[in-house]
Parts: sequence; structure tokens; C-alpha cells
Amino acid sequence: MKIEILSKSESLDTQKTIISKIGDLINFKNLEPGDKLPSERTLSEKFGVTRSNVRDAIQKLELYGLLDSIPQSGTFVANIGVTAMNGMIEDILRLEDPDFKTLVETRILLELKTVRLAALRRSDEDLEKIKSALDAYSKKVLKGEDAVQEDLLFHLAIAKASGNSTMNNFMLLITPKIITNFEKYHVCDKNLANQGIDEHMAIYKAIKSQNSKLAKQKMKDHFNVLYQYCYNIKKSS
Amino acid sequence: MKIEILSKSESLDTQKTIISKIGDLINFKNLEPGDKLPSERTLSEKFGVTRSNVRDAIQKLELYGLLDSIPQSGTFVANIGVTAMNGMIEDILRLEDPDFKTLVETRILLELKTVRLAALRRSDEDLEKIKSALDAYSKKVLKGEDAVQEDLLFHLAIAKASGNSTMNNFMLLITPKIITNFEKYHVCDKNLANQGIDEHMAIYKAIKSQNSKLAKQKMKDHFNVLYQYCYNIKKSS
DNA sequence: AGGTTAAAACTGGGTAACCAATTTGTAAAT
DNA sequence: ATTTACAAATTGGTTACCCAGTTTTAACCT
Repeated sequence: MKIEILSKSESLDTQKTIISKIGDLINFKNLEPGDKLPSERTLSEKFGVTRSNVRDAIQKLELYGLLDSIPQSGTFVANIGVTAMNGMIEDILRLEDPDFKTLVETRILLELKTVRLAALRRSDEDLEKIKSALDAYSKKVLKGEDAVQEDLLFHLAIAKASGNSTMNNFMLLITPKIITNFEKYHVCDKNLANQGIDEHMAIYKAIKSQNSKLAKQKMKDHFNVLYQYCYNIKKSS
Repeated sequence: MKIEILSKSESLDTQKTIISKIGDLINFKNLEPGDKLPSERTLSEKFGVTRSNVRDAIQKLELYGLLDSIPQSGTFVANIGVTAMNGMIEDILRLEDPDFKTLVETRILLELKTVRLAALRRSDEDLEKIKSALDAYSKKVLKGEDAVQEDLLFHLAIAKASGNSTMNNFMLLITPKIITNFEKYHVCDKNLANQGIDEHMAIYKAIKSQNSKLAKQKMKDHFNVLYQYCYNIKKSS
């Protein structure tokens, strides 16, 4: 068998193909929830790909909760019916790569919620962590240095304090993408550093006093520039 | 070297350990953004774990956008500073498993947004797909059969029509977890099947007429039972 | 000394063989 | 006929080695 090392995009293509074929298999063989998929070896042979690729594809479907792989036993289809399985696999395959607009849009949505929840639910320990993140941020800004990282950690501390691990997870997923791919659009503009401190402080105080509505409003103010940017994109699209 | 096949939870523990050690390494060696991590072989040797485990850990950090693995070259730390990297790794490690409450809370938040965006942005093709998902749902309900899957696909069609791939992705991530782990709490109660059809239809019509506010309101109505449930949990916690 | 080039070392991914837990098949015992 | 016991086959995970790009090194030429 010929060896062919795939580039990253090629590898992603073959993964999509495999996922699609697994979907077909579930259809064709009418596998019910809980049924066992053919073994990884069988699949790799049937699809003409490496077992590693099959394992990666299965892992991805596991991430989406469609399969469950059990050591020394087999891979099982999740407790969703055939119809839902097909629809979801199709959706996963057609899923577009996230662009900046959707990332920002989602971030604003999430943070306006996490800040409210944080105000309602934060423990004293949460509050301390938010405070120390805020102090680290202020310190850097006042020294005139770039404080993008400290800014980010302040927002993540709030997400953590929200007590909602799902939203916290989502925030962790999107934040680096926003930072790395579009560094110039970071939330707190360096030129408006002092304003950034004030806004962060206002958010912190609202969370401290457990005023959820105020917290949301202050976060909204903080996102003002970003919000406008996002809104303009929406209008122009 | 002794061979020891790990159970799933043990494997997760070693993965967390590896991620933590990678974090320490970045700290200790003061690796800047773009710097190259030691090779997978070196890491596996240094940490006393298998290379597969190292690869899995790297893959997870790649998912969160903290590392970038390039074939035949190396693994590089993403364009985030040391401070942010530390904070994020710590957050990822301490991330709790999502429970039902946070999943529902997040789902409601997402869907109230996606339905608004869908009303604003849906193409004719999107609308058709929503319609056919609705028809499939109604058909099943009227036959007295369980229609959880068709219900789910209706909601996912809306998420797709929102034009926000990030939210669409998040919806795909949480929906199966909600369905499989807590089947009894599915959005549309079987006993209120006809009401479910009406509510779905109302949402569809609002999206069709591109009335975003109405669409959001109808979705809110639709989530009423679930919303109450979630609210009660929040009060009791 | 500076620039060019080729060979050696290194890297992440692919391959195949192996491991031990699990499942399945079969035959003996009741 | 049913249950039990045990061995053979099957499974996802692990290991060691190989592959072909990439990167580094060092030798060579000008």
C-alpha cells in the first residue's frame, strides 16, 4: 500500500469523507441507537483509509455526542435516532469555518449573559479572582504597556464566575480565535486605555454589588465599539 | 516498559496532567508566541507517557487554539502571550463537565438569538429547509408517533439559517447532550404535541415574514416550560 | 568572511504488529 | 433444555518502526 502523508487541509477532507461514509453506513445498515459500528480496522479497510484517520473521525463524532467509543469493546451509535443522526452529520459536514463576524457576535451574546450570571452567582472567591485580574490589567495599562492578555483574562474570570461551565467552555473556545486571527480588533483599544480601566472597574463593581442589570449594561457599554463594528458589518452584508 | 491500557477516565486524567506539564514547560522555558514546542517524542519521554497521549493532549490544545501542529515541522505555541496561555490552560483544566442546567441555559440563550438572526438573514433556501423540517415534525406528531428527532432538526435548521456558523456549531455541540442524557426533558412534550405544532408553526411564520422580534417572542413562548424548569433550578441552587 | 548547497538530523503522520479487556462461540455439566 | 465454564476471536488502545517533508548543520566554493 502506498504511503501518502496528507497536508492539514487534505487530512480534513478525508476526515469529512469518512464521517459522511459512516453516516451512509448507519443509514444503509439501519443501525439503531446503541448498536455497534464495525470495527476501526474494518472501516479503514472498507473506506480505503488509514485506521488513524478513522479514529480521528470517530473522535470528532464523539465530540459532537453522536458516537461513543468504548475500549476493548467497540464504537456505538449514540442514543439519537437515525433521522437526527443523518441531519446532524449533514450539518456538521456543511459547517462553515467561523469568521470574525460570527465570533464577535457570539462573544457579545455570551458575555452579556455571563456577566449577568456572574453578578447573580459569583462566590467571594470568584470575586477575588476577577479583582486580581482587573488589578493586573490596570497595572499594565498604567505602565503604558499592552494589556490585551490581561484584558482577556478579566473577561474569562467573569465567564468562570457565571457558574455555567458550558458558556465558560464556549468562551474559552472563541476567545483565542478572536485574539490570534484579528489582533487589531481586540476589545479594549490601546488608545482608549484609561477608558478601558474605568469600564472594567464599572463591570467589576456591578458584579460585586450583585446588580445583574447594571452589570449587563456596563458590559454593553464596554462592548460599544465592538458592537458598532459588528452592527455595521451586519448592515453591509 | 509495562503496558497499561487506560480506562476512559484514567486517560482523561493523564491528558490533563500532560496539558498541565505543557503549560509548565511554556512557562519555564519562557516560550514566546510562535516558538516551537519540543517534539512529541521528547515530550512523551520527558513526561513518561505514550506519544499517543501527548498527541491527544496537543490535539485538545489545538482545538482551543493554543497550539498549532504542522506536519513534518513541529508544534508551535499560538499567538497569545505567556500570561494568557497560562490563564487559559488553567481554565481549561478546571473546566467542569457540563450539566443539564448549564446546557439548557445556554441553549435558550443561543436559540433566542439564532431565531432572531434567522428571521433577519434567512435565504429562501433556508426557509424551505425549515419548512420541510416543520412538515416532517407535524406529520409524525399527527400520526401519534414520537417526534423528538424531527423537533430537534427543526431547531437546528433555524440555527443554520441564522448565518452564524459559530452559534450553529455550538447548537450542534449541545443538542445531542441534551437529548441523550436527559431525554425526558426534551423541548416539546409529547403530551402537548398539538401545542408543539402550533408553536413551531408560529416560529416558522415569524421567520418567513422576517419579523425578528416576533420570532424571538414565539421562541420564548415555545421554551416556556423549559424556561420555568431552568428558572426553578436557578432559584433552588 | 559570506553565500551556496548538499547531506544529516529531526518532525509529525502513517503502518503494522501487539496487548489485554471484552465479547462470542462452544461444549461440558446439571 | 438451561446453565456454566472456558477458550477462541474481536475490540479499541499502545508500541515501535518507517516515511517523506522540513529544518538544521556543515562543508565547500568564491
